[in-house]
Amino acid sequence: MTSSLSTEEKIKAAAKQVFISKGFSGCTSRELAKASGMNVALVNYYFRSKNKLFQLIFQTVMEEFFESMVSVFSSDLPLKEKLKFLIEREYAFLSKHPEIPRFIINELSRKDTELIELTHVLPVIYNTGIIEQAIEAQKKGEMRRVDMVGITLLVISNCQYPFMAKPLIKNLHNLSDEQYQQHIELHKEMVSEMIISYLFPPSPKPIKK
Amino acid sequence: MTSSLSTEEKIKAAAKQVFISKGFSGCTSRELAKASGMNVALVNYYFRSKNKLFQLIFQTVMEEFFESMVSVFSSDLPLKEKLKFLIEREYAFLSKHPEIPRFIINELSRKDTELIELTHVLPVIYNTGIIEQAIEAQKKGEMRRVDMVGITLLVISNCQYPFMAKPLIKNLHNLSDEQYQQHIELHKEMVSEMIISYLFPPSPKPIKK
DNA sequence: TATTGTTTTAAACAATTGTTTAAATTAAGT
DNA sequence: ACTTAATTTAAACAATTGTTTAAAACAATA
Repeated sequence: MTSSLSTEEKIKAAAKQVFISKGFSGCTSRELAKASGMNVALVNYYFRSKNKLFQLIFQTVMEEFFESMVSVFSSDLPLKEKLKFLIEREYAFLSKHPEIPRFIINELSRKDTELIELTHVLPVIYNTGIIEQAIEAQKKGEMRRVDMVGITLLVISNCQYPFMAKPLIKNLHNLSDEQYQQHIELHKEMVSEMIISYLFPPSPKPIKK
Repeated sequence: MTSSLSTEEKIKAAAKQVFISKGFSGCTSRELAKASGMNVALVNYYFRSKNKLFQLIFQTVMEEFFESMVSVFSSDLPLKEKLKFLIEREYAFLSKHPEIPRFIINELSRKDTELIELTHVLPVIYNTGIIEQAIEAQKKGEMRRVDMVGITLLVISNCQYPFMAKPLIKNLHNLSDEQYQQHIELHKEMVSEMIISYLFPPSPKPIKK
C-alpha cells in the first residue's frame, strides 16, 4: 500500500498528481496536503514552501518526459526505425500520462516564475549521435532535408497534441472516452505512416532542396 | 485610443487578454480591474462575478476560434484547396493569437467548472457540407479514407502545437524569438505539403483499406 | 527512565482572495 | 434647478491563501 511510503514520499507523490492535473496556480497548499493525507504544516516541514515543492516535481517530470526519447535515440537502430519506435513509445507514454504535455507547456509559459533551466537536455540528446545519423541519412538521399527542430516539432505535434486536445475533440465530435481512445489508436498508425513516408520518400524520387 | 471605449468594453477587452494569457485561476479580480484601468467593484458591477466575466469571454474566444475554420469550409473550393487554405489561415490566425489554443484546452480541461457547451459548433461545421465533400472525394479515390476526427486532429495538431510549444522548443533548441518565428514559417510549408500529399496521394496508386 | 532529536499536530499569522456595501459622483429627464 | 437613475469610488466583508509558531507525540539512545 501507499502507507508503506514515508511521509515525505507520500506528499511528493500526491503533489505530483495534483500539480500535473491542476497546475501550480490551480491548487492550494491545503489541497496538496489533503491529497496525501497530511496537513499543511507537514508539506512545508519537508519542502519549505509550495514553490520549492513545485520546482522539485517539475524537474522530475521533465526528466521522465525526456527519458524515453533519449533512450530511443541511443538505441542501435537505423534512423527510420528509431522514428517509428519513438512514435510508438510516445503514444505508450502519453496513454499513461496524458496530462504531462499540457502541464509542462503551461508551466514553461508562466512569465511570473523564474524560467526553468532545461538547457542540459540538449547536450544529452546531441550526445546520442542522432544529429549525425540524420545528416548521414540526408547525404545518402534516404531522408528529406529537414532540420532537427522541424523533426522534433513534427513528431511531438502529432504525438502530444491528440492527448492534450482530448476535451476539445471529444466535445467537438461528441465522443465518449472509449471512442476517443479508439481514434487515438488509429491516429497513431496514421501519424507514423505519414511522417515516415514524408521524411523517407519512396526511393527513386529526387529529394528536393 | 482605447479611452473611446465604454468602461464595460474596456474591462472586457483587458480581461480577455489577461484570461487568455494567465487562465482563470492564474489571475485575480484586482488584476483584471487594474489591467483595464478600473477597480474591482466596477468589474463586478458590470459582470456580476469573475466567473460570469470569464464565461462570457470564453464564449467569444471560442467563436473567434472556429470562425475562420467554418468560413474556409463554406468557401467554394475543391477539398484539397480547402485544406491548404485552412492550414494557411490557421497559421495566420495563430501568429496573431498564439495563446488561444493553450487557453481553450486548459479551460476545457478544468474539472472544477461546469463544462462549457460547444455542441452547437458541430452542426455549424456539418452544415458547410464538408463531410459530404470528403466522402465524395474518397469515393472517387482522390482522397485517403480518413474520417473527420482524424482529419481534424491531423490539421490542428500540426497547426496549433507549434505555437503552444514555443517555450518548450525554444528552450530545448536554444532559439531566439526571431529564429523560432522562422522555423514556424518553414514548418507551415512542410506541414501543408506533408498533409496534402498524405491525404491526396499521387494518383495511380491504389488507396488502401 | 531520562534525554535527546525528529516528526506531527493544531492553531495562528498577515496577506490576498472574490464579493458587497454604502456613499459619492455623474448623467439624464423633467 | 430638482429628481431620479446610472456610474464610480473607497472601504469593508468573510473566506482562503502561503507560511510560521509552539507545543505535543514519537523515536532513538544512553
